[in-house]
Amino acid sequence: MAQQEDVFKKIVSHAKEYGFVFPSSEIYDGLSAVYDYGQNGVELKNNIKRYWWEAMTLLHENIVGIDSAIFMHPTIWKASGHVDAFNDPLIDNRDSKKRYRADVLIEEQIAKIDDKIEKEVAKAAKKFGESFDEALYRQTNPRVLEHQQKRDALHQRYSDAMNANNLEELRQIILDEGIVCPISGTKNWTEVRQFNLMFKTEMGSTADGAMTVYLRPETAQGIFVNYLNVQKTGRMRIPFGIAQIGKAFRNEIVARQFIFRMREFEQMEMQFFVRPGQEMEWFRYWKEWRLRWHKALGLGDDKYRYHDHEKLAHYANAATDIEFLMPFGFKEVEGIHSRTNFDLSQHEKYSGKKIQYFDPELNESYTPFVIETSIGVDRMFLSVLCSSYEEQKLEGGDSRVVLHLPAPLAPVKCAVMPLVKKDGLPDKAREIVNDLKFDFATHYDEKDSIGKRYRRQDAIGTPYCITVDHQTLEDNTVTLRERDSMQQERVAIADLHKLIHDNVSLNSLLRKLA
RNA sequence: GCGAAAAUAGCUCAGUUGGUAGAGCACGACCUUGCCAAGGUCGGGGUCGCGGGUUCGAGUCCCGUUUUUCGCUCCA
Repeated sequence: MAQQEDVFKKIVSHAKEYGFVFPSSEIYDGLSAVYDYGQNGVELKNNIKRYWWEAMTLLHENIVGIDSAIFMHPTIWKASGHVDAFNDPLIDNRDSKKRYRADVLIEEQIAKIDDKIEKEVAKAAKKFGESFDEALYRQTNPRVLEHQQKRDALHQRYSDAMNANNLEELRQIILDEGIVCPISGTKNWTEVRQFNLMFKTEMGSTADGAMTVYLRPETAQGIFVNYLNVQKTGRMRIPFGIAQIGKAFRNEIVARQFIFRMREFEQMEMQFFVRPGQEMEWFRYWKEWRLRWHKALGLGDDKYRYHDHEKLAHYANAATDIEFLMPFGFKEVEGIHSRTNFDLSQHEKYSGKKIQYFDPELNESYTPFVIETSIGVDRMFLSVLCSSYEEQKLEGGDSRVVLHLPAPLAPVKCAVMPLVKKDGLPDKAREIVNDLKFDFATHYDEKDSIGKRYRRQDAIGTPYCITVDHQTLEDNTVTLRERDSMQQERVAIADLHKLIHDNVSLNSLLRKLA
């Protein structure tokens, strides 16, 4: 594990050194958990997005895309549950240094009292030969009554505090109840603090006319609130999907592990609208199809696994993650959720607009159910980077760092280099670049020895190097070097385009999914 | 956010008990070689994370702060 974390550090350094990922605002000491993509990173990232977009929208005729705004009406976040769910009151124990949710601590205390009541009632039931419910109904045991009163009072006090968002009161309850930290066993608690995971800002320039708006914490809601627009103007028939790629923002308490958890991140989400009752069937379909999309990249089938959720979010009735083996363990890259009709129903309720679909086959209207596939672009980027990185020992004691990027994702597809910087070889090489550059991201490099130039291209994952030598001037052939095998073959300049295209185009990847 | 550790050139690091910065690699120019990095010459680049304090004098000691890494929590 320590070794793997070592590798991870090297990958982070490599990402910076070769222009993939830079810490944000670095010359001002950086900004925590925010990163910028560099000249090679942006290309890799764009290629990942294009692979997803085309796989979803081109290969499925019933999926269309949108690009919704980051700002949305604030009520959307009430309807979606984010205003409530993303507001956790947290408290720390000073001795164990552990952090807890204050509401959970109190709820556990209430559950403990319930346990006591249950035990007393069960005892009474046994004694009088009654059923449990009968004994509970009679409430003869004064101890049971006492516990019940205590529980009800506590529950009332807790609810009031939560509704009033009274953090001091929550802390007081914890102190009054004598709740101790399960680890340290002490009552040495800090203040209760609220952590709002949504970024807030104001819309409208004058103070009195300003409205509090949020930076979206997920892109999904932009799809839900456009459901009617797309369904009607696109004449979409269920089942159909809406895809979107875009930035989302979460004010994470702890954001770490490089680009794995950032405060500003990018999602690729698709919401698939289905007939109620058919959601499990489609859930299974997307669960399987999305994994195929990942595996087609060839990063290694054994690096993926499903993780089914036992504890479900408030909106879901089934959920699974696709996890990828990062240097720091299996981590979630994509989530597939069956969101029921929760979101659309909520928006019906809060907006007062009817969001329904008339199904001509059933001759009836209903609120569609939704299967969501949601993948983090940055996590995808990280998984591609980590699994591609290799420090390779070569014959003769040499070594090289090579990124075995899937060729269609590589930032640079080919590099053209004159073997020497004289005898007209640079001119010939330029000629080739000027032809290839219309179709491929092409580099030209004439500095340093040829071997050094190969290594530079290996380090950014360029699949092909084309070398112009003296023979080129005689017969218009060049050597084509393949990144992973380092093998070279002599090919005609006229054949270059096809040879490269066959291996670096996105098509070659998409066809695996057909 | 809480605790621990770290911060010196683009990178990896030296810097003796406090005496006003150095190496290798990388980078640029020129020469040389010419199919798998690390030949020669010359050159650019650092107010030692930032701000205070102690001192005649701070990269070095003290305090604060920022960022990063590792644990706790959450998630795409």
